[in-house]
Amino acid sequence: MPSLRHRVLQASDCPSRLLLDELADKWSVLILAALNEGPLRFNEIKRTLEGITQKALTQTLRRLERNGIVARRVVVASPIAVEYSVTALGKSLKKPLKALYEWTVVYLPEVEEARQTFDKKSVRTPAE
Amino acid sequence: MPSLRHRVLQASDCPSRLLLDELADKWSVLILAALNEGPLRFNEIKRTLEGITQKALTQTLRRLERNGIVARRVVVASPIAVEYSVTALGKSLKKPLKALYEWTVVYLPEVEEARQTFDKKSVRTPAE
DNA sequence: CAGAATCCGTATCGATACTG
DNA sequence: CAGTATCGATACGGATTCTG
Repeated sequence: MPSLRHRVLQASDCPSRLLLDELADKWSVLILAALNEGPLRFNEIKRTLEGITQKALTQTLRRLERNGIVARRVVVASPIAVEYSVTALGKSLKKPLKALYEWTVVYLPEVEEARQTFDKKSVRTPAE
Repeated sequence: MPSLRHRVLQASDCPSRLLLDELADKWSVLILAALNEGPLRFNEIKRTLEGITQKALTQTLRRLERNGIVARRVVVASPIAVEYSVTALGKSLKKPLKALYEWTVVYLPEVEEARQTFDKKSVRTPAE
């Protein structure tokens, strides 16, 4: 009889786990931060993030939209304008995401110390 | 003059962001959950997670160890045994990680509803 | 048992070109 | 402006083999 601990989390097809993967990725957090203070248009987000490609931005926005985290609103004009904003659901995500981010800020010094200790143990020929 | 909002988060080379990426990935969360109730040996973790490959497990454990999240202890015996445990630093990470996970559990129904709405809008030829 | 090393297919990504 | 489509590089994951 297998000892089962944390059965829910274990399953790699656990819906919550899969959702976590879709929201905790690199750009999602940044986009949410950018939209935090108010709606932005596509290229405004792109300029704000500086480093994201148009492709990655489109993909991430689509995924966030699909999950109900951001809303997409087309402003009919010429040229066309598309405005993105954080939904109520998206706003509820802000607190836990922020908590996690703040952990990294607080504990980064400890982590960096651990890294130095670890890297020193890795023997390495100094000169090539 | 560029409007700068969230300057810290924006930079893709922000150390905290980079750390977040290393900790919020698929297997790290699962491994931490597995080690939550006590130390486990390499193959015990592997069996608990069921689905992870030896390569991925090794890589993830190394990264967690390097960041000071888990500790690796070699038990000299024959055959050799290696025990992994969560460090104090790693335990401090538990709360924010759990908060995030619980968000997904609570709001998953809303997310799934949003997905259905979104997917319905995607026009698609029914029969190929 | 706990890995290291290797091979290989694929998913992902950036850059580029094109469109309503 | 806000995308879509395409292509080549490459990073990544899985399966396999080997070892102290």
